[in-house]
Amino acid sequence: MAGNWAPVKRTRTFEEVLARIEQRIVEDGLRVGDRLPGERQLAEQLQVGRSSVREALRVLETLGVVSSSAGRGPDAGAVLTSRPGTALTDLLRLHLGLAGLELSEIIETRLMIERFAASRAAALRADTSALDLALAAMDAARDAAEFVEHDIAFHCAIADASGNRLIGVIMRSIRDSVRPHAVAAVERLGVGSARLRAEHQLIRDAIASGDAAAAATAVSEHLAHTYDLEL
Amino acid sequence: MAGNWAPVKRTRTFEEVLARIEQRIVEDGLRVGDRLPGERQLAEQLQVGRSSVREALRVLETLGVVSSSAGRGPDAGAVLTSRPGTALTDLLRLHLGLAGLELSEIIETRLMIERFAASRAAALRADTSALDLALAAMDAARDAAEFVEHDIAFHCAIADASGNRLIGVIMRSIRDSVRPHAVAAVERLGVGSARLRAEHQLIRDAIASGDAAAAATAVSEHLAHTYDLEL
DNA sequence: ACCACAGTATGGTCTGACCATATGGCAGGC
DNA sequence: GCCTGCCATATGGTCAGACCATACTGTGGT
Repeated sequence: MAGNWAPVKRTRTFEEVLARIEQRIVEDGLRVGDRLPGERQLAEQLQVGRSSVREALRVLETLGVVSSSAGRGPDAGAVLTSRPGTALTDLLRLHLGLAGLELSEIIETRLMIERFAASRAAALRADTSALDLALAAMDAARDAAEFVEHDIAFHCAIADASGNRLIGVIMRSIRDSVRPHAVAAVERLGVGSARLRAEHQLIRDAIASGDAAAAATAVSEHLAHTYDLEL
Repeated sequence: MAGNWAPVKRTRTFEEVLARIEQRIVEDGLRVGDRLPGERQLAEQLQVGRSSVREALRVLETLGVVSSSAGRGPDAGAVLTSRPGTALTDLLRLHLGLAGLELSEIIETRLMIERFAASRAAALRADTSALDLALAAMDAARDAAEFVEHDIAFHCAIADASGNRLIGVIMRSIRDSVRPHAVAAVERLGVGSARLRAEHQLIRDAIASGDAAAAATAVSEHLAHTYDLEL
């Protein structure tokens, strides 16, 4: 008996295709908006079946790297895009549904992100017009679902104001994946809740005044109240 | 001319299959380790072609929800898993390579996460044996690649010690996706860098002593030094 | 100029076949 | 009785070809 043998790597065809496409994207310096060769052409070039090419493209589409559409124009076919958000949303939703993750872990992660984002936004003296718009829309909302729409916009605007796009992407995905829980929370508190309104205003004012510590504190208290958890 | 028409939603067959499979998983209360029907059986039940079923399963596999393997046993076929990490790693790597995200944004996000995780680990008085093991392995490393392996283990152990699995998943994915940059940074600083060693020890000791503030500070200084950025 | 229609390139889907792999079970030898 | 080796079978992996739906492109008629 010799030593440990490395397990035989069985590489599926579509994985090889995936690597070749990725390699080609990097080598050719393709950018968002550029178009990949057609499925039939790729299959012929790589000497594989069209279905293998399709599965590779499906993976890239799932990861938000390409977007496919039929037709004939220059925008048809597989076009390079950059939509990490949709993939991340599906990722969280599925792994939340399959009991792999607890809701409390996602909420805690959101708290971490939003404290950071609010602090950074305050430190940067970020523009608060997007926040004010969302606040006004929340005031006008007639039901919980509509309220939550603008609540998500409010909190994502804070994440965007951090100046870090990855933070914004993660925040949007988290909010989209826990949307039903947010609606339930708002229905429990009441759509016109004065306390909710005051907490949002407090966060907005802290950012506008450039007080990073106050912004972080306001976010913590808002989330603790909304989801009924201790810090 | 009437008002705005909602665009016709062209739902591709495999997306419908995807929804049905997800619905079935939830309704049947399937858990990790359970097996889905075979591709041919699913195709017949849903009255679609096998290729549509395959594309749906490919999406689920990409998102780390199922794992497919051939053969005949009870573990063959599409089995439910929970590996959000691989999907997240691919997601970050591709969107980093395709110029959608800047490295600095990922590093900043890592700083946010690791400050949080170290603080929480210290507050929880987490066990530091995994950290000590990684430290010893780093001391014994002979080259930068080997060093980075254990460096990743060290920092992921901190994330795990936060008690939040999502934090651990995100940390692993970030570290895996920026591994080449970490190797370059270690080569620049030197594998046997005393300063690197001291910074790691400082983080470990702060967590062991339960000093959350000191742990966060130590993490910040470590990352600022490693990646040569200002806080 | 403009418009209508045929041509065509493209993704989306289905079918059937075959290959590769891994298990289950049976037959034969010890 | 037990082990060994081979065959049957179930499953994913791949390919080829066909057809459909879609959306642009060019052409010819008005």
